[in-house]
Amino acid sequence: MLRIATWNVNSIRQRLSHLLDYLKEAKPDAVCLQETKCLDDAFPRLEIEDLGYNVASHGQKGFNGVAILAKRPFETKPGLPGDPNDEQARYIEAELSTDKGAVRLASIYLPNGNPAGSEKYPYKLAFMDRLIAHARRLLALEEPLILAGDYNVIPEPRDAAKPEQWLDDALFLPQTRAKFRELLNLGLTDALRATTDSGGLYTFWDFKTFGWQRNNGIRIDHLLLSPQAADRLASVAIDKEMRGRDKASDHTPIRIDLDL
DNA sequence: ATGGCCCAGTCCCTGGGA
Repeated sequence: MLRIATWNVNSIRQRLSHLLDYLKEAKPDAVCLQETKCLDDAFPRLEIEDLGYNVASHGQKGFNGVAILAKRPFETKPGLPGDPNDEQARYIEAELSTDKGAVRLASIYLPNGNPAGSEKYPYKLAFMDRLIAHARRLLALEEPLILAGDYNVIPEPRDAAKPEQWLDDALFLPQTRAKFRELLNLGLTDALRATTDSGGLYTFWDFKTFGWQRNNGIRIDHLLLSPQAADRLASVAIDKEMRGRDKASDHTPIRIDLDL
C-alpha cells in the first residue's frame, strides 16, 4: 500500500510541529507540501529526516514554495516547464521507486489569481495551460502518476459551502473551472470524486471569515490520478482534525491509499 | 448583525493569501 498526502501548510516553519505529528499519526509514504514560504536552506529538514523521510524543497523567500517528502529515495525536478521567466516556486516533481515500479508525483501550488481583474488572473490561466501541456506529456508515459496540491480551483458548486459567495472569485470563475475540466479531460481522475458524490467535503476554511467555526469551507486541494494510478485507488481521506488544532494552517491534508 | 486572520520581511508597517 502506498499512502500519499498533500497539504498546504501555510509556512513550514510555523507548522513544523503539526507536520511531525501528522507524519507520526497518518504515516504517509509521501507528502506534497505547498506554501512552505522559505528558502531551501531554511527548510527544517533534519526534524523530518529524523522520522525517516527524504526531503526535497523548491522554495523562495517569503512566498510560495513546494516540497516533497518520501520514505523511499527519489529523484526530483523543480519547476513547471513552459515559461523560463517564471520565478515563482510552485511546482516540484519526483520519481519514486516502489516495489511495483516507478511512481511519478508532483507537488503543485497553483496560483490563486485574485483579484480576477488584475494581471494575476492571466498568470493563473497561463500556469494552468502549462500544467495541461505538461500533464499531457506525463500521461503519455503510461505510468502511475499523481498530480497533487493546492489547485486554487473549486471544481463544482457542491465543493463550496456557499457557492454564491465565490461567483466572481478567481477560484470559481467559469474560465477557471473550464481549464480544470480540460486538465481532467486529458484522462486524469479526481481521486475524491472517484470515491464519493457527496458535497460538504472541504480542504480549506478561511481565517478571515472564521470559516472553520462556521464550516464555511471549499474543496481546492486535489489529487489527480493517471489511469494507471486510478486503477489502484483504494481510499481517500480528508484529515480534518489537523484544521481544528491551535495555530492550524487554513488548509487540511488530504490523502489517498494506492494498492501499489 | 457585524466584523472578524495569519504569514514573512525588516518590521511596528506592507503585501500576500483565498
